[in-house]
Amino acid sequence: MQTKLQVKPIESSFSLKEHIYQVLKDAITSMNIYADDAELKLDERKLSEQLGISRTPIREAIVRLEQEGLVTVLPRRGVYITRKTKQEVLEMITVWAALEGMAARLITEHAADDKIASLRKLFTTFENGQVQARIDEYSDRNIEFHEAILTMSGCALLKQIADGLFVHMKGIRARTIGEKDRAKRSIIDHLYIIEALEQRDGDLAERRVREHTLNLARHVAEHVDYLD
Amino acid sequence: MQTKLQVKPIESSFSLKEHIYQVLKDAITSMNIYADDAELKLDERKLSEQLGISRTPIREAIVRLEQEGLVTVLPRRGVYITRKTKQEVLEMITVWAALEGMAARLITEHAADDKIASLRKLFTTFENGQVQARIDEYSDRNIEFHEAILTMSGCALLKQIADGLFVHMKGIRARTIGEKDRAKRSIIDHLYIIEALEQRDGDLAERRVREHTLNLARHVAEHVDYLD
DNA sequence: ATCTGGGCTATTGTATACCAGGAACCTCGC
DNA sequence: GCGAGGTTCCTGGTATACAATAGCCCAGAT
Repeated sequence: MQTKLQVKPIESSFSLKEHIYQVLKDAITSMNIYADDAELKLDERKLSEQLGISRTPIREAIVRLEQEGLVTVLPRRGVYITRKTKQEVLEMITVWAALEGMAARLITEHAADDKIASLRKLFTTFENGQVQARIDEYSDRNIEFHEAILTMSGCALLKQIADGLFVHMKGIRARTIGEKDRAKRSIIDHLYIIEALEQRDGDLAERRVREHTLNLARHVAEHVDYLD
Repeated sequence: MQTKLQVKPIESSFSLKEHIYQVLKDAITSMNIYADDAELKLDERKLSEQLGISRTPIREAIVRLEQEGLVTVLPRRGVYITRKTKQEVLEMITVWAALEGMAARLITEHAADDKIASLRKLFTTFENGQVQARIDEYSDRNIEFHEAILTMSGCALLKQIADGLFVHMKGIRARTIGEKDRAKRSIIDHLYIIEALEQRDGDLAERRVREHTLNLARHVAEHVDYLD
């Protein structure tokens, strides 16, 4: 039994502006903003009433979201969730390819063997071609894989910037993974990437990562049509 | 004489928060924040008095600066200009190398011949080894060169992110350019990069750009000692 | 019926007042 | 002299009031 008075689970750092920023960001990134009936307008006053707080912290959150490119503020007109154009999505994927390619190169130079080996474990349960059947689980592993590449690079900034791009692509990525035989091809690519890392071949690892990511770009360019 | 009434060049978009954001950003990036006697503290109230406006737009500007990593807000303690650690600077250069390398690759795939040729003009006046004598002018050309690479890639996002990194490195870059024979080596590297672009060799161009930038990283790692 | 002008409304931009937390300092007791 | 504890002040956080402007609607003239 507790003898001390443990009041707060000490959720300090409970600052309104931070909280609201997260809430809005989650709400925006998890909704399908490309649906025709999507509600893209944010109303400061309505939000302040719903959340029971004043406009000030909401405005600060909106400023941050605007800086990240998630919303656009039209002076005296309103705040709107920004739809990305296909061109912008393709550019994000291109930058992603550059970042993750560099991450792979860094891994071949610095990472420990056992860390690289651990990447294989992510896909051991899919060896028997059960990819399509468990597409959701594979999608999670897929994300984990790419996050692991960026983290193992040892360059926090690489991961930070890539994460900043990822929030814009969550919805799009979730749609494309199930199309065609992309999942099966994807898993093969991943194994080839791991091989290159194990061989400590920086050029090869970078190229394979880059091509794997640029394949996504090509797929989006050709098959995604709900973007402007 | 004009027969139409041409009134204002309409220089609207004069919003305080935007203006102040630029003013603060310029002030921060142009000062030497690594000097021992540097004044790193920002005071909202003092700024509002000096600028003759209220705290609100200043706070919004500060939120944006915080998001960019230029300042750090310590609740109830103050707003401070963030000094970058050497590790962080090295990471920024690493990311830069990835971005500009990808930009070079894209140029070999898409750019027009005459655009690539125009890069040579930047350095024609330094052919006779007058680099060291006109180091300031060379420094400008240097920046122009790298900006041109990013712009010519046709990927606006590459340039946008690189610019975001550059604001943190303005001061550091200005110091390193004059050291040792870096300027002379730099101009040679640039000419080799242009050659690779002209040959439309994506792999080679990317590698040369990457190595050129990572050389800066090595230089900073070894010779810059005013960073933490 | 259409065009024009003003004013009404909606929405963000800005200013100001108050709140709360933390750090420095000051006092008081030892 | 020195430290514990309280007090005060400085600073950002939040709330709210007011200003400014873009868009819309309607009345009145043509």
